[in-house]
Amino acid sequence: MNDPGPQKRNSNAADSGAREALIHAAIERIGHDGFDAVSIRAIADRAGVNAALISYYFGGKEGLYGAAVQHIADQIAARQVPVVEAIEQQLAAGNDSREACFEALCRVADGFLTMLTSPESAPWARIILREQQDPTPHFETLYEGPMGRVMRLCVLLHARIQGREEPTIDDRLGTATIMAQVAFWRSNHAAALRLLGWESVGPDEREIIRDRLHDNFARILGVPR
Amino acid sequence: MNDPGPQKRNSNAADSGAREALIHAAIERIGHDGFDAVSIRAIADRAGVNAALISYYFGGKEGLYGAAVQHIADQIAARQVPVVEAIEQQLAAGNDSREACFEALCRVADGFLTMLTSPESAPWARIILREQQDPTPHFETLYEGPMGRVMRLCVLLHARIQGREEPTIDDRLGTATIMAQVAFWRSNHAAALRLLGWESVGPDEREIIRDRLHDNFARILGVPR
DNA sequence: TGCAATTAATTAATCGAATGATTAATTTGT
DNA sequence: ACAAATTAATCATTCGATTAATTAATTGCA
Repeated sequence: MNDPGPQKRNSNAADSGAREALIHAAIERIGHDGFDAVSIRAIADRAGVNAALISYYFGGKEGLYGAAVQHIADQIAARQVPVVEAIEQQLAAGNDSREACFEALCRVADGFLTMLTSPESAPWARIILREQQDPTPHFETLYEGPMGRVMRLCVLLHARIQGREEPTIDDRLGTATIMAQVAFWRSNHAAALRLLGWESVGPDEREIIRDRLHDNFARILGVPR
Repeated sequence: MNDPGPQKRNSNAADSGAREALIHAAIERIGHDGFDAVSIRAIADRAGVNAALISYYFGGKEGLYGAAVQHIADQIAARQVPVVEAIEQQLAAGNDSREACFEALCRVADGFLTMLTSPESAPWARIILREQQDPTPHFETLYEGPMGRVMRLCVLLHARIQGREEPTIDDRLGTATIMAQVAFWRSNHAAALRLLGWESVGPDEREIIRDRLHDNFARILGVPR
């Protein structure tokens, strides 16, 4: 937890050292097979380094997983925080009409849908959803980080759309049913593909989903289109 | 796959032999920790039998998992098939008005929500959702069994509600967004609890969710309430 | 019915392989 | 030269599976 680790010889951040390689390899392999199903040797092989470096840098397999989760949280934050802050400023500027809030909510949902279905971030999504279904102590890293902030913003937008100043339990419930329709395409991926008769969810399918979700959201929230 | 296994000495079905105990223990432990995270010794201890019986009865850990999945599929079928057949007969009898089909769709969704959130079937749900996110060959057992049948019925009901005779891609998409709002409470369990500020999803919370889902479904499908 | 013979069910002991972790030695960069 | 980074070798454990031995139930036959 508070292990500073060995001092970096090369403090160049853009450097692709063994540490970064291990984190990326861990995200890929753990995201694909799960924490318990992957050995540290498999991760080290993917990273192209010796397995002993996992203990050297992270104190063990657990520590590497924690660092991987932290890296995911940082990446999500780097992408979502600008969107979140833009919407927060928009609200602070008084631009909080039903239409504006609905459009903002759709923007957030689109970002999540893209993340959950794009191949590049698929390993992140797998790890996040595993943590949500069976939380480890690292769940806090994700939820108290970017996820929670995005969720709170969605609840706030939901309240504004419903004409409320302060969110109620109904707003949290509505937000859940909205985000549920986004998360479904990852958490129930195999069943979703079967149901739609798709091979995979590519850009074309993502657009079809997005259109339908926006339509659903408008109907649920009673926003005229 | 085609292993008949040793002949049962006691063919009494209600008997609680080692075989049944192992299947139940496997569902509990694998549902809780995942296939790779659980050892055959842990499963055998829970079942109160020797670990060697797993190979004796099922040919190994894989075989035990397959039997567990099959047992889950059977249990689901035993509960859902009556509901499905009742609705199919209702449709065959010409009772296929918008209101009747909507009510039937809600009934199916209620059954799924109860299964996904009730403690007794929680291990089933965990295994099912793991299979959907990371399918093994046993996914077929679940989807080509009761799950697929329920899903096809939901798509058909969706089509009827929309006034169509034959389901379109739009009906399948709509069914997905509807079932998504049910599955969410299990697949994103931890995040859902955080979002709602709940400790767990008990009967009271389930009723709150159900009311909201019915409301959403009616709005999405354009059914007056 | 009695009672060995036979088969099924269950167990303890053990196997080789793989696991996560550690150690000591070696390479690399400053 | 020194310290950080990296490696090969090895550690004790645990894994899934197998084996041989033991117990329990069923059958065949008198």
